[in-house]
Amino acid sequence: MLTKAEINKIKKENSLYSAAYDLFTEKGINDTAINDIVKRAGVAKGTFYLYFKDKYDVLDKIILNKSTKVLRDGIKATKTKTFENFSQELLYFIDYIINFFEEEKLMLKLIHKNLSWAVYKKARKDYKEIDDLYLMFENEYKDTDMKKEDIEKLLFIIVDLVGSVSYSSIVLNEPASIDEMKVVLFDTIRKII
Amino acid sequence: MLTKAEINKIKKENSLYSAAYDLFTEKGINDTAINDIVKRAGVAKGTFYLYFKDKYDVLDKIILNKSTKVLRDGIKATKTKTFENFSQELLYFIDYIINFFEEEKLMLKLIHKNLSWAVYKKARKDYKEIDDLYLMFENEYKDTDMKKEDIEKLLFIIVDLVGSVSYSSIVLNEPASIDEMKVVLFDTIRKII
Amino acid sequence: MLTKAEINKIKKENSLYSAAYDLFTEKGINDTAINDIVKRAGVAKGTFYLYFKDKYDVLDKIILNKSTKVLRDGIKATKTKTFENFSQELLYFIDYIINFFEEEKLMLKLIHKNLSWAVYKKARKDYKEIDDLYLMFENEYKDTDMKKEDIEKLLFIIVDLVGSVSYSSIVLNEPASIDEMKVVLFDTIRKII
Amino acid sequence: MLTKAEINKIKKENSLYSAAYDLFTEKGINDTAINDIVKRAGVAKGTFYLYFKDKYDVLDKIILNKSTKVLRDGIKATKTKTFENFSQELLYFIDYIINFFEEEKLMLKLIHKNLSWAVYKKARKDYKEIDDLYLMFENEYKDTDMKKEDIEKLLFIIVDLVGSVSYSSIVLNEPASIDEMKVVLFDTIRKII
DNA sequence: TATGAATGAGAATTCATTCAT
DNA sequence: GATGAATGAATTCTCATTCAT
Repeated sequence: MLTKAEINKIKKENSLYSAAYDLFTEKGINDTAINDIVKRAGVAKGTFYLYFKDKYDVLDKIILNKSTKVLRDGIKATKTKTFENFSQELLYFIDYIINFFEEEKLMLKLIHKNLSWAVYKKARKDYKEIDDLYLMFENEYKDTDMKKEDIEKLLFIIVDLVGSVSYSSIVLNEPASIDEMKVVLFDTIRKII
Repeated sequence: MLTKAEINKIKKENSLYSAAYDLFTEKGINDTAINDIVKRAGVAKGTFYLYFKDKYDVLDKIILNKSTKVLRDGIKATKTKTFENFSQELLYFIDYIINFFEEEKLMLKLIHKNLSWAVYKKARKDYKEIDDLYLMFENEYKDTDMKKEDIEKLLFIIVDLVGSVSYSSIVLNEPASIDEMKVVLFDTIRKII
Repeated sequence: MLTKAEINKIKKENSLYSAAYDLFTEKGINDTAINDIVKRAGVAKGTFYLYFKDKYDVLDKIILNKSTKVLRDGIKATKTKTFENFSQELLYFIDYIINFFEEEKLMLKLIHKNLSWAVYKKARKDYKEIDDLYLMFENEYKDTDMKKEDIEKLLFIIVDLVGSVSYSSIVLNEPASIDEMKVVLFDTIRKII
Repeated sequence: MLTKAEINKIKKENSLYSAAYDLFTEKGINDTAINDIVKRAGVAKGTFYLYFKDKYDVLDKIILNKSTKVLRDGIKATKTKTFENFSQELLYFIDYIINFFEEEKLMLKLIHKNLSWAVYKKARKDYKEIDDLYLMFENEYKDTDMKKEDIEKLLFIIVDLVGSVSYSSIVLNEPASIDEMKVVLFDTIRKII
């Protein structure tokens, strides 16, 4: 059981997280000062440094948390459905992620510029269901002459492509809206896999 | 003919450009101060403001210059060769760009994080050969039932994919070296076009 | 007999003392925070204030303890030997102290900058053998026309001189190594007494 | 000729120097903040960093300036007098220095704790008259069998002794007032040289 | 006694921008 | 056009001290 003090500690940390997240998405990372974060969190300045090394430390942790959550939610949603084939299943999953980011434009903006393959790897290590997604993908190619490493590279390319195109179209509306881009993007992915 | 004063003016502007470029790539944009730039350029602080609005003003201009130059060089090199088909030609061009960035890792780092489709559009408007590249691509699909806008979207997807994968593999070495990634990347592009 | 609680109390105090001493000598007084001390001592922050007023309170106590110990050790070692005359005895004692500080360079650094005659006086009041050293020195001059107060001043001058020269040569290696300085220093002292 | 701007620049630097000196002697180094210095100097905070790296940078420069000045003044005053022998001359010089510090107790306090042989060496290199003092001292021993290095060591010992005793008696009044200590100190120096 | 989370004043440092020369 | 000293608001980070548990 948690003591009152422990509960309070967790509360403070959480309010720092969400204050930082809100400010990063609202004003951008460069324009957010530690001062802004603690003020919004309703916490003393020193408290920030009890939990984080600096601004980029919170950022890294937020990126990891948020992107892991999105992946897990997408996987969960996909698992509740049944599909005729793998292609359909993968596209459903991608569609889920894109729809999510359409709703959470600012999160996409924040995450994308700071995401790296290392984050995915960590997420895969920490959460069984994320690893399962990868294994499923790998399984799909087991009867081809594709090497294991190349399968991973292909997955990376798809992930990168979806991320990149989503970012441009959702955040910048370039070269077209995400709904218009989706048609071509899905078509492209179908060709790739 | 240029007067001595005019030549001096251009010299100053150029040294500001190259000082800024060097520092942005060496230390990153955030960690480069106007002070650093003028010091390296051997110019007074006030002089900076005679030529640029602020740090991001130089940055934008550098991005535009450098990326336009890369594109034009790639196109020029491609034009001197002959190819059996369009696929081969496009891949030669992409290969040229990737090889260039392998040599200029820091430039890739700088450009990628700050590039947008708007830059390509501007480059296409300003330089005939860049527009020609696009028209050639468009021409390739004229006999299919693909709409004109979708062709542009496809090109965007390819550009984005190449940029994204190059950045990860060249700058971060993730998920593999660019030489390893190239095999899968080129294979993917062949499937797409 | 001490209860477990009392033993634990003494243990905590001691670990605070030695943590503070280590840090003061390693990083200097200015750069040592209470936080550093309690962390190294393996004790909670609040505990520090149960035993000491502040950083300088520990420092004062450490200075007194360490310098008293050095004096007493030197006296003890000198007492086990026999000497032809007082001059030889005094120089043996001084040599002992210098050798000790050569081994404990950092302690010398810490003590010297913070030592005052007041500390010697306190040590003389608290420990009979230290007082004896003074009396022996005084006794040496009883047949001269030197006034009692002047004898004390002379002793002070010698102590100050030895401390000052040891500090420069051992800690700063200026103007020469302690081994080189010793020759001139001992010669000087012989002339003084 | 100096322009108005250059005169102003020197004025600012000087007001920073004297503000720092005043505060260091009044409140001590630890208790003086950069903020205090610039406020008293009537200058913006940033201006401090135009001239000094940090608090200890000003301190070092003050120490060097002030102690060089004292030495030069003492030498100048000594040169205007004639003496029967070297011993008298040296003691006159030492007396001058001690009297000066009696008037400038706080300067002594500041200088002493932060002075090192390195400062004397630098002063000797920069000012002919200070070097002359040393040469005169050396000359005094040219007919003895004393080695050149040992003469320097002897001088060091005297300097150190005078500095150390002055500090204790003037600043701390320990073990007696400077007037009382002088008798024994001068007697001691006469024995040494 | 002992703990350690929380505080918030305060210290150091940076830096874009101005402006008199 | 060019200079570079001066500014001071803004920002980061530290740390002694308190106090509820």
